[in-house]
Parts: sequence; C-alpha cells; structure tokens
Amino acid sequence: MLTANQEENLIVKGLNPNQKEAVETIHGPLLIIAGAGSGKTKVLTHRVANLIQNGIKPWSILALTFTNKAAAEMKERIGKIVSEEQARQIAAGTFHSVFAMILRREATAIGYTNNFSIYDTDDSTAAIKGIMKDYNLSPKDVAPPQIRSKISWAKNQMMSVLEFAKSANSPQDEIIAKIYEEYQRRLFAANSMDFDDLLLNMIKLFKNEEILEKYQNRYKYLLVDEYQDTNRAQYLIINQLAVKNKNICVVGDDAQSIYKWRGADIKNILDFKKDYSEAKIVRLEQNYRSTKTIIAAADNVIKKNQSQLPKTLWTDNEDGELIELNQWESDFEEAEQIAKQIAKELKSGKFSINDFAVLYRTNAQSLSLEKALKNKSLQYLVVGGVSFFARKEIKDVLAYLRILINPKDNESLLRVINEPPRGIGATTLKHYQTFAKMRGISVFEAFRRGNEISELQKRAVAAVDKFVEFVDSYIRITTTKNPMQDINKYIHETGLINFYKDMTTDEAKDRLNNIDQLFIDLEHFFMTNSDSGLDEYLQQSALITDADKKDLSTKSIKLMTLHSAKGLEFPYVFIAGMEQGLFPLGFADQNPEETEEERRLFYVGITRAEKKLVLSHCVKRFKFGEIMTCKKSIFLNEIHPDYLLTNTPKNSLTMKRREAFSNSKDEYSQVPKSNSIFFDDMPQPKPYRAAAKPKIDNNVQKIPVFLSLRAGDVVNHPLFGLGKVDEISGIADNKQAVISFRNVGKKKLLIKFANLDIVKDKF
DNA sequence: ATCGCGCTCCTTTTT
DNA sequence: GGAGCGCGAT
Repeated sequence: MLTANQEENLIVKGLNPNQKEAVETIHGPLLIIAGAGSGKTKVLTHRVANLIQNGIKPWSILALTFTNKAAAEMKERIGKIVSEEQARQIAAGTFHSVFAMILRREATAIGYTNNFSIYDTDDSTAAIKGIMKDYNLSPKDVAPPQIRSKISWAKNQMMSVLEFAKSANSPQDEIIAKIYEEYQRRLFAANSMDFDDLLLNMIKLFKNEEILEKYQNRYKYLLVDEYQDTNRAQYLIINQLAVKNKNICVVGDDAQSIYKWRGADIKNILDFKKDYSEAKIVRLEQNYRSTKTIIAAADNVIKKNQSQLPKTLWTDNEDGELIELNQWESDFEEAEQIAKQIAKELKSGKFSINDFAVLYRTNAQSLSLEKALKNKSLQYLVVGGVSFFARKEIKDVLAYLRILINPKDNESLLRVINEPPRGIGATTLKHYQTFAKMRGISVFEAFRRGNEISELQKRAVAAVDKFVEFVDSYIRITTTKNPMQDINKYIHETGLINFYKDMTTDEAKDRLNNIDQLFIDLEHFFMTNSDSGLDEYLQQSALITDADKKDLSTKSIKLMTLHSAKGLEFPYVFIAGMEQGLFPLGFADQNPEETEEERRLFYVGITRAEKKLVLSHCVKRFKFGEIMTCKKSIFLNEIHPDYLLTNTPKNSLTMKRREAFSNSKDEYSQVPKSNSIFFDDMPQPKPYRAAAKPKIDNNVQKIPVFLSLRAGDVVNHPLFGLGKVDEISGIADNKQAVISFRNVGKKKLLIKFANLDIVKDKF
C-alpha cells in the first residue's frame, strides 16, 4: 500500500511545472490554456485523480467533454490511477448527453414527461417542412435546412421567438420567426426536444431554485473541456452550476476554436477572468507531440490571424522532416498518390498502418480516397460521415420504437405510418392532422378517433385502425425489462424487414444488414444496462455519434474531416484538397472572420501530426458534377518555404526524382536551424515574400470579366451577392448580362459597371 | 395511392 | 453527381 505522499508523487511524476500546477489546483476557478499537443488529456486525468485522492467524492465531479468517447477515455485513464469503481462514479459526457440525463430525471418540472423524444437534425428539418406545408410556404423560397439552422442559431444565442421576430429585418426572417414559434409549439406538444432544447431546457429547469441548488450541491467540481467551443447557452448553464462553489476548471485553446458556425463563442474563454476574478490561469505551451518543423509551420499559419491571443507554442522535439507540399493533376491522382505513398512508407517498415491519417475539409472528399486505398488493398476506416443512426432504415426502426415510448412523437409517427406502404396517403393524414390540431391532441390520439372524422374514407379508417391496434399490441415493450424478443417481433411485424427482403438489390441488402447491426446494438445495451429500458436507449442513441462508436485503435488508415480530427494525433498526417474554395471552403476567404476560422481549422490539422505532414492540392477537381480548375489554398503561402519540400509538376520534379529526393537525408538539413524560433524575442522566420507583396488574388479574376463573361458563369456582385449568368447581350461598352442572383432574383446589368467577379467559370 | 421520370437545387464542418 | 421535389401516368 502506498502512502498518500507516494501516491501524490505518482500523480505528478513526469509533469512539467505548469502541468503540475494545474494538476495540484484543487479548489477555486482554474483556466487552463492548453496548446495543441501540450499534454492536456494527461493533465485533466491526473487532476481528477488528484481530486479523488484528496478526498473529493467521485460523484461530485462533473466532466463535460466534446465527445462521449473523450469522456469514456478520460474515465478509463482515471480508473487506472485511482480505482475503476471510483472512476465509474464520475459524471462525464458531452453537454448534450449529461443534460439529457438530468432532464430525463426532472422532466416533469418543465412540463415534459421523462419519455421525451430527442429530435436530431433530420427530425427537426422534417418538422419544419411540415410546418411550411401547413402554412403553404414553398421550400423553394427558403430551404428548410437553412431555416432549421437559423432557428438553431437563434436558440443557441438564447434568442426567444419574440426577440428573433423583433430583430428580423427581412421579410424572410419574419417568416422564419413565425416558423420558429410554431416549431417550438409543436416540439413541446410532441413531448420532444431538439439538440438545442437540451441546453435551453436546462436553463429553464435551473430557474427552479430548489432544483438548481440540488445540482449545485451534487456537482461541486466542474470540468469543462474544449471551452473555446462552448456557446452562450452552455456557458450560462455551466456558470449557474459553478457559481455557488466556484470549483470550476475550464480547458481550452482559442487557436483551436472551430465551431463558431454553430454558435461557439470565443468570448467564453477570453472572459473567464472577468467571470471569476480570483481565477488561476495556467498555460501549457510546451508541445510534446510534433516536430519543430511542424510546430513552426503551425505557428506561421496561426500568426496570420488578427483576433488571436498571442501564442508561444514550443517544443523540445527533434527538427524532423520537411513538410511535403504536393501538387497533383486531379483529385483522382491525389488519392492515388496518397495511397501510393502510404504503401511505400509501410514497406519501409518505419510506420505501421494506424500511424496514418488523411484529413480533408468535406466528407465528400472521402470517396476518391476510399477508392484509391481499396485499390491498393490498404485497410482504412472512415470516421464520421453519414452517421449510422442517420440512415433511413435505422431511423425508420427507431421511429417505430419511439412511437411506442412516446406516442405524442408526431414526427416519428408520420415518418413510419406509410413505410412500408399501407394505403395511408397524404389526404388521409391531412384529415387526421387537422382533427388533431383542432382538438389539441396528438396525431396518434386522433388515429384512435377516425370514426369521428366524417371526411375520411372507410378504407382509410380501417387501415389506420389496424395500425393503431398493431402498435397497441406491443405496448408491453415499454415496460418489459429485456424486451429484445418483443422488439424483434414488433419490427418484423411492421413489414419493414420483408419490404427490404423483397427488393433484392444490393442497397436493400445493406439496409437489412444495418438493421441487424441495430438489433445487435440494442441487445448489447440491454445486456450491459440491465436496469434500463428502451426509453433510455432511444434517448442515448440520439446523442451518440459515429465517431463515438468507432474504435480508432483498429489497424487501419483513418480518414476523417478536419473537424473530426480535433483532439486526435497521428504520426503521419495527410491534409488533402488544399485549394481555394475547398479549404478555405466556399467563400470564406471573402469574410475575414470566416477566413480566420478556416485558418484555425488548418492549424488544428497541422498540429495533429507528430512526425510527418503531407499537404496536397490539385489543379483540377471533380466538383458540382463537373471538372473545375482549382487554385491552391492561400493558406499554403503562409507557411515559410524553408519548412516545405514542394513538388509541382512545373518545377520538373518527376516522380522518379521526387522519390530520390525523399530518400536523401541531405535534403532535410535545411530544417529550421535554430531551436529558439519559438520565442518572441528571437528572430522569427521571415514572412513569406509573396504574402507581403500585393498579388493578384488567385481566386477571382478581376480584369478579364469584361471580355470573358459567358452564360453559365457564376459571379459575385458587390451588392447583390452570388448569381448565375443567364445570357449576354450587346457589344463592347454596351455588353449586358442577365443574371439570376441567389438572393435578389433576376437583374440585367451593364457589365462595364457591374464590378463582377467570376467565381466559377464553365469549362 | 404509388411509381417513375425529369427537373432543379445544392453542397461545409456536428452535438 | 445525386438527393429531393413535382408532375403525370397507371
């Protein structure tokens, strides 16, 4: 048995002074600014272990992380220092899953019942579509997904319907305000919450002083990871919990804030000192992950951001190899070459297959990479992308289960009522829905009263009655301890399985396979959570992401978006598609704030790499269904050329010569000579000349517009925004263009004065 | 009520 | 290239 003293030594052993200070701070507010690769996870786990060893009860610790997996891993690592039993008692998870658990317990206090449904993004969009249909709004005018994201944004800012309506300054926003109001009404009536409600309802719940106090007393020690990516609502909840005991530790890095688009507010981290004047601030700036070259490049990039706290990330690691910068002819070739390079490195024996990660900006890019890796028989794993739980067949099965648990869940009911076809069509449903609306009851309740609706056809009522009877006959599933057998029977009886079996296409086979997978997952859940019912499975599975489920330790190359790569590290990292319009994505380069967020994302990408980083961009890429020429990303100019080994076909490096290159040790001797470039008072690498001297913007061609504008071109107008050229008329100075603008409709403009930028030219 | 065709629109990133 | 929608035919 170790003495307390020896245990403590174990906990801080091998930590640097700053890490040690963070770990040993038990009470009071603590802000840890943790640079990429600075041993943050180690500090967090050791700190929690230290809390426990100082007598703090594990169940009074609440750790909020960004993914459920991060939470699970944290618990596991803590369990290795203290006991597994103690680690298990820690409350840890994502904001959403922890709050869902609390809301489930306290549902009645805010007018819900504990079997509430959780709507994912698809469900929300479907609900909005339904509202628009009822209001006779065409989805063509404003796309439902856009409305959804706007409402979500408002909710994350804690903007009420009223406030939103007040701030509306376009007819469109006024419509959205109406939809917002009805959406909230329907969600509540359906005993359902969307992702944002899981936060907002916590705030509502905490208005009840008694309940707030209960949780303040329960969770006396708070830990928030990735604090730079918390939004307004999350911020408020955390502070309400923390304000009483002030034992709050937040960890973050403003340079890695990449979720502004969904409401994250960097101010939360920047203002921590203001919120807690007595806060202790610890900076972790020594990077243990990457080579000096990689850190220097990351530093070059992030320094371009204006609104960024000054950073001094440094490392004692070796200089390492140069960063490769490859230009390829096409996305197809890019994928091939990445596969080829991995195969070659594997052959050399210096790396193993799970040392590699290929990162990209958009999920769509994974396709060509998957193909190329498959061709070379290299094992790979796509992390993220279309979530398992977002697949149609899975959503259908879950919807069938959800209507059992929460019959008010209209969205689920409408989803499956005619899937597979039961002869219950749109007209029939419309009658039932109207009836439900007039009586203020759920659609399912209306289904039971078909005989009261005179407009309905006998056949339709019979079909609906049969459906109701069928669902009722399985109601026992909601109370049975292990209902797996009944669930299996129930789903088979829906006809869904046979529906797919009859189709015999490969796609149908996949769907059946996925349903099997879901059954396995359900079975596993009931085995490991013997006290839990189906309702808990449904609530939990709504918040599980694909990345949570995937085992990154499997022997494979990991493919994922840059966002998904947050928090991970790999010895050998590729970042593909470094092109204007792709990374930075879209028109982000025309908006300084968006450019900076994209740049932080690049910074995150670079700092994932331990030993070797390979960047690539293509001359041509298949996009929007056509081949498009691509300019290389502005971000590439921000890395000092001394850190790069550039391969472009133009500088006549043939593949053969390039290979000779990478085998020659000498070529690497031009790595940063000094190991002190990381300190502000030391000479910094000179800014890349091209970035300093004004250069024609690669992405837009200003001068030739006048001559070269053709029908089909996509243009950007300083006032009207994006539009597509329908036709060109006139000659010389009188040349005019009819342009359909995305936001303001058709306009005829004199090209000479229009000041247009060609954004995309047809080829 | 359902199926299939052709049209248009769009394309981030995720809890 | 592909998802989703509307429309017309059955």
